[in-house]
Amino acid sequence: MAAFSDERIARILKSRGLKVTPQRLAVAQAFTKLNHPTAEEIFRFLEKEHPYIGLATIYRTLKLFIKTGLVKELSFPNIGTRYDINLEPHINVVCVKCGAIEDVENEEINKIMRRFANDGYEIVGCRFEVSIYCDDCKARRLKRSRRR
Amino acid sequence: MAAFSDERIARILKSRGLKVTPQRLAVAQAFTKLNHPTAEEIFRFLEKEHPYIGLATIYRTLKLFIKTGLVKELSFPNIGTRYDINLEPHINVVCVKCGAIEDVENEEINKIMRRFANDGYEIVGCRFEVSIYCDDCKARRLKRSRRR
DNA sequence: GTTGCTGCAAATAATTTGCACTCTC
DNA sequence: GAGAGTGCAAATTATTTGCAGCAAC
Repeated sequence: MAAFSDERIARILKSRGLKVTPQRLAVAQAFTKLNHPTAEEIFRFLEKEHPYIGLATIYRTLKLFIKTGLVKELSFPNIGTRYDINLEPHINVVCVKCGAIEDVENEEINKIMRRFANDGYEIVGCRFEVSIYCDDCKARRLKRSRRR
Repeated sequence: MAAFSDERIARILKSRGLKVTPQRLAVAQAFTKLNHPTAEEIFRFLEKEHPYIGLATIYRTLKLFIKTGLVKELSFPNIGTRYDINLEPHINVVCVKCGAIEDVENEEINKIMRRFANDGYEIVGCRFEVSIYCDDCKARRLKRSRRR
């Protein structure tokens, strides 16, 4: 998984005149361990080592990271809002049941983005996603239907 | 724009043992006039001719339509949750400023979906999206920056 | 006639904001 | 030391739910 080093985050924040705080570094570090987490997941993850961080700060920091171009926000029905540090165009394979997300590289996606850029669009971001039932949830569903 | 005839909606609802109500037909009809609307937009649109419909019913009907496979739900940061009647794989070109959404057909997308199907995924849905500033918002932004 | 459907209002969930205090620069 | 950043609690927004009455089949 891609990761944020404290040095990199500090450099980026400073270069924008923003302050480097333990909270901001902690949120960045959370992405090293968590996969497409929700704000709540980051909060619970950081509670252990940084019990002082408030949920509001997590939200504020995430908004800041989005504006700074460090993460991107993915809103979903049912499984909430997730944050992604993979900014390269890629496909999110999302299990609609459990919310597990897997990143898949894809050459077609790159082709599409190149075409849009050539067409003169002012591109701000992109999101490509295929919703599925993951193997685990498929198995669980099968078991449940047998039980009836 | 694709549309829902009363007959088609009635047929689908009946075939699933669901009741055909004026509210459900009205929500379906709203999609004939509105482009990727929010629940609120549908509500305000229907107020004129169907002042009796409650917002809760709009939400319930939309959830029902999603389950029935008539529409799909697209959650966005900033511009809220939109509902789309175009279920074919396509690209949503979304203005991050004003929320205008344009559908674009794309052959690469079809290729991607075929590949996933061949790979044995149990596909539930998909979503492909390029975020941009639309021409109107670009122009407005330019004017504002000149004003400074 | 029986249920499912609806409207309304209240409940819930997710996110944002105001404010006093704290820490980075 | 100044001002940005934070924690907490309250506010806001979007959506869901309980319940009594109404309407589709």
